Amino acid sequence: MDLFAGHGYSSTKLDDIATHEGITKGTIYLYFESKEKLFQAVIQRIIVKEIEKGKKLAVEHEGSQRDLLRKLIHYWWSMVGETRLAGIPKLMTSEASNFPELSSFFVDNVTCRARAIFVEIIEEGITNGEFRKLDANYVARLVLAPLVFAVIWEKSLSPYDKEKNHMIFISI
Amino acid sequence: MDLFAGHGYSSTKLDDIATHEGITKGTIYLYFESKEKLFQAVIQRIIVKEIEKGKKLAVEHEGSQRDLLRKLIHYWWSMVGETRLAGIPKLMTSEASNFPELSSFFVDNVTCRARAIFVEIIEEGITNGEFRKLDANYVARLVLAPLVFAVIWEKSLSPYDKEKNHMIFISI
Amino acid sequence: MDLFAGHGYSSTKLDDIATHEGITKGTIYLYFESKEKLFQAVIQRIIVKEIEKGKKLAVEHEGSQRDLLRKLIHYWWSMVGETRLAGIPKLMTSEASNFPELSSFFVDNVTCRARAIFVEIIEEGITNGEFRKLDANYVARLVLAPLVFAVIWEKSLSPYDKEKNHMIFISI
Amino acid sequence: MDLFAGHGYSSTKLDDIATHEGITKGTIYLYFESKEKLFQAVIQRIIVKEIEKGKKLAVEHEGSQRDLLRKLIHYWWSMVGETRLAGIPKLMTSEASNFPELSSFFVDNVTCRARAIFVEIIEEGITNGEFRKLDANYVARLVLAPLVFAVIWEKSLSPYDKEKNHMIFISI
DNA sequence: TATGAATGAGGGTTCATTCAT
DNA sequence: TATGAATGAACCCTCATTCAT
Repeated sequence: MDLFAGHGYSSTKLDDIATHEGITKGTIYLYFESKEKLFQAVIQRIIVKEIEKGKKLAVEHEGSQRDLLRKLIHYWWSMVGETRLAGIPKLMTSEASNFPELSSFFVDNVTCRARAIFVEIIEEGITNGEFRKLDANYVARLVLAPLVFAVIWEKSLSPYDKEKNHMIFISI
Repeated sequence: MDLFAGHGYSSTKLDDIATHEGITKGTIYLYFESKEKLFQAVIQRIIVKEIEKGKKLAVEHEGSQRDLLRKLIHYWWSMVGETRLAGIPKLMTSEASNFPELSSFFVDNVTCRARAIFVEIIEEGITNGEFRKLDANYVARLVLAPLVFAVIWEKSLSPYDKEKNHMIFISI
Repeated sequence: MDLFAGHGYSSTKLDDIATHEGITKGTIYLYFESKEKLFQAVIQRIIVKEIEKGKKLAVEHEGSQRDLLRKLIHYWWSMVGETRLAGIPKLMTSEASNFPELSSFFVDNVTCRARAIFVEIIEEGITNGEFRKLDANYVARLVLAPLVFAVIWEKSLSPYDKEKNHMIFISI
Repeated sequence: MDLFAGHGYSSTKLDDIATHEGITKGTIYLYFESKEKLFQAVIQRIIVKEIEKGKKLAVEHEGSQRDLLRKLIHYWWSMVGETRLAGIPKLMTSEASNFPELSSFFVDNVTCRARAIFVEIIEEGITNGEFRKLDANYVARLVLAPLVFAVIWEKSLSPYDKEKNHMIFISI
């Protein structure tokens, strides 16, 4: 995934992957039937693994929704933004139209699911009067956008940006 | 640009481009010396043209900074989000690491310049007491992130998203 | 011919030729039906013109055959070795197998004809006792070889030769 | 080498080479990184191998310099003229200007070295009174020219020459 | 007569994929 | 299970050739 995230799908050669893993190109075909399937597997395995973890942590909270929201944002960052998962959003947005099935899978299982968690928290907060009444879906998107965007930016144009005041959310 | 934005740089064949333009592959080389230069030209020509327009409109405002901010956000959308420029952010983030020079040019001339406009407005608003005191850079990024992100999303994973409640900013 | 002699047949582009002549590619096709025909014409026109000249000068000699031989060698050099014709031998040997017809023409009309002149002189010299009895054909070839070779060498590997003691025949 | 010598560098297609060797085009790139490098390798491998052989044989002579010279000429022919090496002189003169580095290498390591051997013999012969006093360098060139020329001719225009009295040196 | 925009076949090169070992 | 030599389709690019003007 490091390679795919670093150079994009087509720029990543099977030779590079093999070298990177200390094996030969032929060996890859013992485990994956094509580069495309390999790419899908790379994404799916990582995602599936991590999503399980995420769900657990999202439920056992006590205290205000405001705290939970804050906690979850930090959690998202520590789980995605600062790990090797950080490369995935850029990768998925870049290759979306070349991998329709994978994209559908990703949107359904990652994007929507993550958003749902935030929506629920916000709605709960509205119900109990903590938050003022807003469309929870919009708010969830507004909260997530800077996070996801920060990660995409970091893995793409940020290296060429001389004004280095990123990580905006840390101060939230 | 539609083709590059749609499939990415390497997945876009010169044959496709030629067909799309109703010419043949060879003809492209009468005007661009390589696929890479063509790509750069695609980006730069559009940008340069539009940036000129942008600068003019950003200055002649009377009234509150709050109104100006609101106006500019809508303006950004009408100028970028709803036009053919919408494909550029996705394109640039996708191909950034494959085109270092172009990326530098883009960050310097587009990203930073646009952000600077917002920073100035926010600082003016802080000075005259309209806004509370915050780091204007962070705020500018927080304002722009959802806009840019919306456009990237629209051109990538959005088509696979069944929950169609985008365009979050319209209600601002 | 300068271009063909300088870079070889395939390395010489019609574009280069056009530029060199101050016209455009299309114009060439008003006068020659293909690159191949153009090449043949280039060779043939120059040759035909010069061969006429050669023949005249070879006949009006008075004095010893030895002097004539010496004179002709110098003449060959002043006519071929030091003029733009110098590029032709290299060109013809390089492209021989790609232009069978032209090669036949060249051998028949240039090589053999030139050799015949030398053969005749040598045979005359043998008859009148000036030269000792040898196969005139071999001698003619032995005389011409260094001349032609000098010219081929000059237009090919000589520029890379640090030992610059060429022009061997001058001292003859 | 047969193919390069026969049709010249650019006229020789990698497809032809592959077919000739009973492999496919792609396979060539497992062993040579480009057509150019392949060409260089073709020349260099043959040369380097043969030059080693040549050096040994040139030293152990007893008897007159005249005999040695004669012997060496015959040796040159049996080593170059009648073997696969025969194609190299034509190839090198044809492609010289397209391969500057290779040409320098060739001149330094083959041409000059071979000439040096002849120069030495001739100078020795002059010293011991066998030969009359002449510039040894010119003589060496005069001796070698017909040899090299014969080989170039044989591989180029000779097939189109109806007067088949070549091999002039055999009678020396 | 001359142009120059356009063509398209064919070249060198890359690389995902295969398969005998 | 693992290799790595070999493949061949497909890419970018070149350039001789054409043709409307």
